[in-house]
Amino acid sequence: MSKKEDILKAATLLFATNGFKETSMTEVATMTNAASATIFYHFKSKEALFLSVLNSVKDGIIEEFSHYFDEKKFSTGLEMLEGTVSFYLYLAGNKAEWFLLLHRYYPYELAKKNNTCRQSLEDIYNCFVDIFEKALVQGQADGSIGKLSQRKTALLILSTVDGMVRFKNCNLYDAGALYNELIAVIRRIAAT
Amino acid sequence: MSKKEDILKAATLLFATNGFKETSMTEVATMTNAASATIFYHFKSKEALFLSVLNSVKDGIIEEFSHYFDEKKFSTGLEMLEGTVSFYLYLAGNKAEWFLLLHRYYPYELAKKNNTCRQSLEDIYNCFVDIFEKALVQGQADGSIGKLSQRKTALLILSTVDGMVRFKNCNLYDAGALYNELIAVIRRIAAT
DNA sequence: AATATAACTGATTAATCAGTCAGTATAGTT
DNA sequence: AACTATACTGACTGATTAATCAGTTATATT
Repeated sequence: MSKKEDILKAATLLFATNGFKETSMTEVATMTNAASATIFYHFKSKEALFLSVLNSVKDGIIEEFSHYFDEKKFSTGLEMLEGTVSFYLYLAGNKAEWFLLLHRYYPYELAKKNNTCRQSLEDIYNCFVDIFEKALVQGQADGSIGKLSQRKTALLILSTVDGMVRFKNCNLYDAGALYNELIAVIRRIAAT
Repeated sequence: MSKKEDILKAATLLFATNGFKETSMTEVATMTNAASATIFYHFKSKEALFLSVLNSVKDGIIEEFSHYFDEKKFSTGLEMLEGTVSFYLYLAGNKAEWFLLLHRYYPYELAKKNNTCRQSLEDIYNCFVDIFEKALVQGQADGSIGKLSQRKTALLILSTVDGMVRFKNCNLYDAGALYNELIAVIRRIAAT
């Protein structure tokens, strides 16, 4: 792995676990056994480093979901919906840094004044909502899911699942302990 | 209003809109027409100021919900559930600073090492979950809500509503535009 | 009016941090 | 070997920041 990739990885972890302002370029440098000037050689500013981090997280998320749906095939829309929820929770555990980063406020603040940031965030959330929506559309077509507003319900399901992950990341409640009830709620929402 | 209250109010707004690290004591001082040393006279440190802010937010939230349920009476648990959801959304708009503060990561980070902080957050979230739970219990008793795990479903409903508010605060999606679908989803979850 | 307590402030300090720059090491090409 | 481009670094700077403290002003109390 190149030094630049090293820096990106370390920065992802530090921005996710400590926050943007709370992470110093010196910390990133120390973690990668580099001089702090090296970071500025590869990334023109701290903000630019953050944008690269967010972009790589975006790529990672899209790739992970893409792989999952390449391998897995579902016979009904409801099955796909439940599978997506499960995979979302799995990913939130397996790639905790990504979701920690997305559950901080900084990215959304930066998005207000930076279009690259805005675009990365939109790509990420569209990826999520699109998949939930697709499951709902398929489910309505095959009769496994009842009549409801597809896009908006997709958003609400994302809101529920993501809210649970946030609760877990904030040490408020354990997402795992709620898994069965979450699936039960999803089935009630999808009920015909 | 006393200067100390002035400072608390200004700090609430600044911590909520800009974050803890991103807010300087000088800013708080400027906003309240005081010298920065005055802030340190009333609050022994920046962290102590934050703890006071969080505690006052806790008091505010508990008082607001207490008032609402004093005035409003519900004939069924389902009505109470819908009323609570509506009031939560109303409050998130009317006291946006409170929810912005709670949607930042800093409070939960501080809670890891500070028990006062932990306690305030627990009080706030217990207040939310308790009310949703009470509505579910009542609804099951009066037959307006189906059989489900009360505490865990209460948590999931909070997760959905709070997730929506967070999406709005992050400028991702508009909570208002989802109101009708949210109520529809709540009814599906509560269905007998 | 005298005294005491609380509220407030200007000036300062020590530390931290993003970013710069002049220069060195490394690797690839001819 | 000479040349070039890329990768990397140590030393520095200017700005910002939380916190301190000695001292001043305002408010009550006697």
